[in-house]
Amino acid sequence: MNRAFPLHRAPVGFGPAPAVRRLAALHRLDERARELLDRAVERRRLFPARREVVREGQPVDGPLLILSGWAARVRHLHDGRRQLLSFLLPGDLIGNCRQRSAVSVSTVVTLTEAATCAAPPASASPALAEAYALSAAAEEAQLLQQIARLGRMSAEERLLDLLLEFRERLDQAGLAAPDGFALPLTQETLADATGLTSVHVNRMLQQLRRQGDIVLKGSGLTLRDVKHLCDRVGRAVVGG
Amino acid sequence: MNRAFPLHRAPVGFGPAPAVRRLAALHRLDERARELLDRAVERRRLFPARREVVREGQPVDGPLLILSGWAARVRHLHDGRRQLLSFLLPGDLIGNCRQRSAVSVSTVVTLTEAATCAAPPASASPALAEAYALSAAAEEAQLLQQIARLGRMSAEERLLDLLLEFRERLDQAGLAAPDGFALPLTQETLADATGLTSVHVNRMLQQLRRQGDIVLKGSGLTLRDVKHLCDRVGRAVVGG
DNA sequence: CGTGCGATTGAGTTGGTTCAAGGCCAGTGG
DNA sequence: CCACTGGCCTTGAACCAACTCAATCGCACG
Repeated sequence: MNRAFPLHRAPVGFGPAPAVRRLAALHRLDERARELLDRAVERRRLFPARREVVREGQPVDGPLLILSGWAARVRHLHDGRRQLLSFLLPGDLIGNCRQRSAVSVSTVVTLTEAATCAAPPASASPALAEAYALSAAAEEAQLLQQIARLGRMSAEERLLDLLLEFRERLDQAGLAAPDGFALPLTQETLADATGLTSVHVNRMLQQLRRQGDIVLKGSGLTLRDVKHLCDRVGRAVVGG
Repeated sequence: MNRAFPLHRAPVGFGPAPAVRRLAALHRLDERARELLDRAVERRRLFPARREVVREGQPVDGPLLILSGWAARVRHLHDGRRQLLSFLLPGDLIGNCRQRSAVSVSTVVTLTEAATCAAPPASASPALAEAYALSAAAEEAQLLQQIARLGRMSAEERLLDLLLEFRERLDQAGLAAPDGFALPLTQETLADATGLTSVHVNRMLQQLRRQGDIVLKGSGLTLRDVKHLCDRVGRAVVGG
């Protein structure tokens, strides 16, 4: 599973860490903000894949920042069914926006091995505060899109739309090429995110491949015509 | 359509306005907070049913408070499919939590005739600020639940869970009896919320009636055994 | 007495699931 | 060096929950 140079941790061009890059993409970060981040990043905490980072209903002492790897907010139904609520990528915050509530509203699990650190307090930098606010807004937009996906899209559309969301978000962190990125998820995980079965995810991915919409090589995903694919699911073409 | 005394606007026991009652249910409101609300409520604005209150991408000048009636956040897909993202009931806020973004992230439409007013600024009262924060947290929890519903529940479960959410929320505003409430929605609207077709919503409601789970008389809904129904969908039993 | 919206019903279809059996491959231990 | 194991991906066949299409009913309203 560990290759010498995991694709999903390899910045396309080197430069600031992906998490910093993503926050800077949301709002211009001044020296102070970057310094705070650099300092916070030193106290990183590593998690193996499939580990719970925070559990629903448990107290949390402050927002966390994802530095590397993929994680997800997840909800479990009483009978074992599982639904991924949203994905957390480098530069995303866990437990942003709910200021005083000391309790997590959802469980967060890592999907790959991942690193986090405590997010520097917004109060220490206006630029950072602004980036956090925009991050919270983006997160809400993603939740709304997830609802529209699950409620009204076909299986093929759900997958396409989700992949396009990944591209857009990874691009902010400098983790995507214009037409592709590393997708270190199992089909089972994609199924839990799209409300499908892994069997059907498999068939839909095959269909997308046959149609020439995507190319999958190992964990490397290429989108063959981003603009056209965005049109197909009614999504704004962004970045890349 | 207008009866002399619409059920959904009739407080079960009289007292403070439903919106105030709901905010007070979230956090104890002091005199100052109540006074601010009373003053804001005087400048109410009325909307007929099926009217857009704010449109996605349009500027908004500040958060609104729902005083009466039902509204919903909605998303339209490019080909006309429609998905309700969340419901807005008396005491709910529109455009809370996204402090500086002057642009709405989703369209809001009234489902019944409804009244709103500008929400008094949180900065004017700590108690109010706290209530707003808890309202935002509740709203997020509802979005997450909506995702779980659409992704992993059967048609029957989706409807039951949604009805139980309505009961819990209307109860906070004093608009629900322990076992029922007025449900002024068309089956088409329920379909847009649950990701189903109106035909199937109809059949599922009939099934719930046949099973003795619910009673529907006009717009009056009775839930026959709330505790048991909550268990069936894995939902915490609250209020009532 | 129409008119129109919403609820209801029936019959046929289909998108997605379920169940079950391989296949592929990286890691492990002999 | 190879056999064995465990994840994950892939495939086939049968099934079913939910959809589509289309007609009818009921009722409030003008």
